[in-house]
Amino acid sequence: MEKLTISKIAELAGVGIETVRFYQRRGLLREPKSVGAFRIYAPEDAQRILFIKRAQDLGFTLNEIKELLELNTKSRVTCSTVKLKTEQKINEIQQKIEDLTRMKKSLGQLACACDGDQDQIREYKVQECFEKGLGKK
Amino acid sequence: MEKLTISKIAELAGVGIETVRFYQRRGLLREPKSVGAFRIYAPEDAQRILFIKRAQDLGFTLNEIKELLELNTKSRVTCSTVKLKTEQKINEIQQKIEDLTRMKKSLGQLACACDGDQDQIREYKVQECFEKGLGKK
DNA sequence: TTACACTCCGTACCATGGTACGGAGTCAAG
DNA sequence: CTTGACTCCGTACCATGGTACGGAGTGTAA
Repeated sequence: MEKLTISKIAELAGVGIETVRFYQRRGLLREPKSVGAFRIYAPEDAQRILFIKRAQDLGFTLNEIKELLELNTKSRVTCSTVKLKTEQKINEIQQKIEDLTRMKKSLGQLACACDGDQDQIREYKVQECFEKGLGKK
Repeated sequence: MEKLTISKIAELAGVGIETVRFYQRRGLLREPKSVGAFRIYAPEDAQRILFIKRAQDLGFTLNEIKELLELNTKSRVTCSTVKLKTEQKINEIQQKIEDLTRMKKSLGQLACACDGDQDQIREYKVQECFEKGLGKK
């Protein structure tokens, strides 16, 4: 089996070499076993980077992702701790979903208001539209 | 009626004075009518700032918000342009909602896996859990 | 008129999440 | 044993979204 150098792992994960080094500095990747002076990775490291990227897409910050990953490795963490953290995050996500749903509805109204009178100068006020949809938030 | 200075408008909108100046530099607020050397605002400017904040909460960047606000003021924009931009944004939002929903489901599974064996050392792998939920994305 | 609060502006700084640079070391093939 | 690709590291830089600073001007009230 071939040795995974930093450029190989970066390619596998679809990120830049500098990004791998950056994640390592930030403590998101384990210190790789180095042979001589060079980093050598395991295939799981690519999975880990892909995981980071996915979590990021969903609005987690690198610090939050680090915490999530530490739930995996800190084996003395109890179930109730994991449950608590997880439920906090679920609530945050739920809130975001609700906000986005409201926003989508508002934008939908805006789009509809443009139907019919094609290529007419519109009078609909985007701002008012958003305000209707976003309510008291 | 009282003159709205920068500190008054900032207070009304719940932001700092520096933020008002910053938004103005970024072109998100109109240049206020200045009396002498000082900026004087209208109450609508506070509404505009509140709008910016709400849109930001929903994941719009300042540049995107600027575009949205320009839909209001560029009166020569046609309906079809507004409709197109709006629908693009709706699709983005829908995608985000779906991602977040998947993520929430995954986290829900993680929370459930912790039920029952309170204060036991957990073995559930956060990362695997996420991967199950996030699928091919 | 002087004192004090407020405002002006440019510029610098902060965190986040990278990206780029450049000189030095390493490794493998020829 | 040299060459060339790759890697090392620290450091600097980028965009985004602010926040802070400091010297100078202004506006008002005693």
